[in-house]
Amino acid sequence: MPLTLEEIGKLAGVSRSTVSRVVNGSANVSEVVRERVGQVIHQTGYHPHAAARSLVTHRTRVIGVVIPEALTKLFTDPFFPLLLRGVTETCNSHDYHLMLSLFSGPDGQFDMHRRVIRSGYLDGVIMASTRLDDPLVARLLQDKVALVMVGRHPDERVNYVDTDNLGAARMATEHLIRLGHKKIATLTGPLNMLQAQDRVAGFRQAMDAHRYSLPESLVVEGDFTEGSGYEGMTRLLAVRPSAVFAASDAMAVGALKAIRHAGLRVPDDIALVGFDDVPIAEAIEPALTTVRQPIERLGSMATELLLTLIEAGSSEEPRLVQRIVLPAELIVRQSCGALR
Amino acid sequence: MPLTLEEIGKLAGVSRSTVSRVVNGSANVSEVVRERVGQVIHQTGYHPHAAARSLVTHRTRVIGVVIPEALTKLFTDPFFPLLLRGVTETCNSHDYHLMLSLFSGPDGQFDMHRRVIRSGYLDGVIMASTRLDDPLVARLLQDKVALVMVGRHPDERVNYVDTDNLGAARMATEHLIRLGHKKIATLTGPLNMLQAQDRVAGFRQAMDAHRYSLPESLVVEGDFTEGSGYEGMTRLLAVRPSAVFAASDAMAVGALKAIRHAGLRVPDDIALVGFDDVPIAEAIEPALTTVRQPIERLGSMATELLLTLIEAGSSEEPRLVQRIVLPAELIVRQSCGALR
DNA sequence: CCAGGGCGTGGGAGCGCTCCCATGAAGGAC
DNA sequence: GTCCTTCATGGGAGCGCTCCCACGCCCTGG
Repeated sequence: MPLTLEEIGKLAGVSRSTVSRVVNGSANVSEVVRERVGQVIHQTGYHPHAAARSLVTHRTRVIGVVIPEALTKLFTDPFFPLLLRGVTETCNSHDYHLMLSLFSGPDGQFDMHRRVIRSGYLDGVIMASTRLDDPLVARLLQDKVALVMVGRHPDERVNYVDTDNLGAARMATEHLIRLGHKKIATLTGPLNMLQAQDRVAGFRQAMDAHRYSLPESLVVEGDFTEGSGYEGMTRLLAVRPSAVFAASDAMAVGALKAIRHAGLRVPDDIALVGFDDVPIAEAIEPALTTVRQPIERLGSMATELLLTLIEAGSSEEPRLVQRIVLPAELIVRQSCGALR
Repeated sequence: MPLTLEEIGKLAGVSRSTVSRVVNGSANVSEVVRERVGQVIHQTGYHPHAAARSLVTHRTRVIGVVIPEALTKLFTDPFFPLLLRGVTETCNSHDYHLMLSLFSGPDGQFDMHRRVIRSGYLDGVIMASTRLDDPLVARLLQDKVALVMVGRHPDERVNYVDTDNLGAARMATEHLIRLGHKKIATLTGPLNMLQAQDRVAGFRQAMDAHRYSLPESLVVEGDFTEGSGYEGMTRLLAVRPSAVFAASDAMAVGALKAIRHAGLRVPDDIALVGFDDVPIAEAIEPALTTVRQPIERLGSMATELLLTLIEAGSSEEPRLVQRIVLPAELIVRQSCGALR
């Protein structure tokens, strides 16, 4: 049933080699033959066998997307689907395919490394939601696998694409400053995550730039979850800030609940800004002012970059390391008090 | 750099064939040799080349997940990530890999069919979120590709795994009946979708079983979106039902807004039940009573089924068509008025 | 003592493709 | 007319693996 080059050749009255030339669009095929072979290919619905091809080309036209820790967190916000959408779109248009690897534990990763990378399944890898100390990064780097990360990484050999978390946090904070708030607090993410660090850094930059004093009581660490937002806000209520920048929407929702339970109102008593723009941000009352990341673009740019690396792979070693940082967007709704 | 069987053989002082036997765990290898070869394999980190292997075995150990219409809808609810989680978990434990294909248009599908199926990339395919009339289904069936669908399909040759939408809708409706509601309405999904049909059918069954009269004014068609929920509810307000079963959480949220704008309260004036249990359901006020599908299990069972089909594939033709229907769960919160 | 049957092992063939070189026909320059 | 180039085409080799058969060893039974 599955046809081979040889059979197509027989049908078209030419050799295997000539059919191969037509399939791969190489020059040096007469117009007549090209036409004839093309017809046969079209009629039979022939398509070259991928495995046979990659056995000799050492290319699979498949890239991997690796999400090391498939935690629950990931699955309640639209980050992951949007990222994949960006990746697949670029893959589709470049005739590449996407292999998805999700892991719940570190043991799975080790397997993955052997099974997938070493077995030559993939031409390159995109890693997202990676923890700083993930050992897989080092291993991939060592194996010289084409690699692009989504979210920045300190290793200087790593190509990455990231949102400008710092700039976005500064922008959100400045928005609150511009609204006249004097005492602004922040609920941060877990500070062992680069993202979280960047967001506090942006917050601090804005505060510094406007010569706001920033006692440490106004910076409370959480872990991006609603629960930690509730708790953190409860602690912040002791110092009564007039505005709060939460490093995730989930934390902002938690903060909102804490504020309400204290008998206060958002935005009248305390203004609130979140980060992520998950669907909930728009659904709650008051709708949450927040920061929207260009997630889909992150995915497509990472892919674009990866494909460039792959295609340049055959050239000499010292290829340039690329880092792309995309701006985020402030979505102004009710919770900051700017509207109305 | 990448090692071959031959090289491992040389290092271990045996032939290519023997190494292959060790790798594939076949019998008829002496304990001594097995041990020695195993050591070499472990030390070198050797892994067989996937393409070479599948060139001869005609197996890739890769399955495809195809989502034909990567619409925005899909990306605002956690269906898709949860499904993938179920699929990958099963894939991981069976040493299979997952190739993901998302399409935004029908033209992409045609490509996909040729590029992916015919080129022998995949051993089998899982399709989800498929429209009834999707031409890809017919084509896959015709090509005798191992296929499992998530969500039922009328074609009698199709293996599928589905949630018991009918039973779940009946359960949700009966919950409202048990709470003493006499005039219960429903906001349906688009009736050209099987899911939506099943949910109305369940609603009708419950109403019939309790000999409730059901004038057509109590059944309003929507399209699963919040907007259509708002509109539909606005129309329903004319007949003033005491409870509403919405076929999606998004529609329930829309209905909630419409009810509020009419100056009425949930659940006091009108009780509300949704479907899906998206994160928003829990975040809104009052928290939404809704139906939770076993999405992750759907994914893992579909995969399990697919792998069975693949592994049985070599046997004779008339393989049994399998259909698995999993029950859903009613999550009781505030919006139905049962609590408190 | 030798025939016969395991069992462990080695090596040829071939999967479907690409790459490279050989071949032959056509064409241009002298 | 001859020689050399150019270009279209064919076919061998080999990618790394699995499958199959052949080979030699040892053990058993008559």
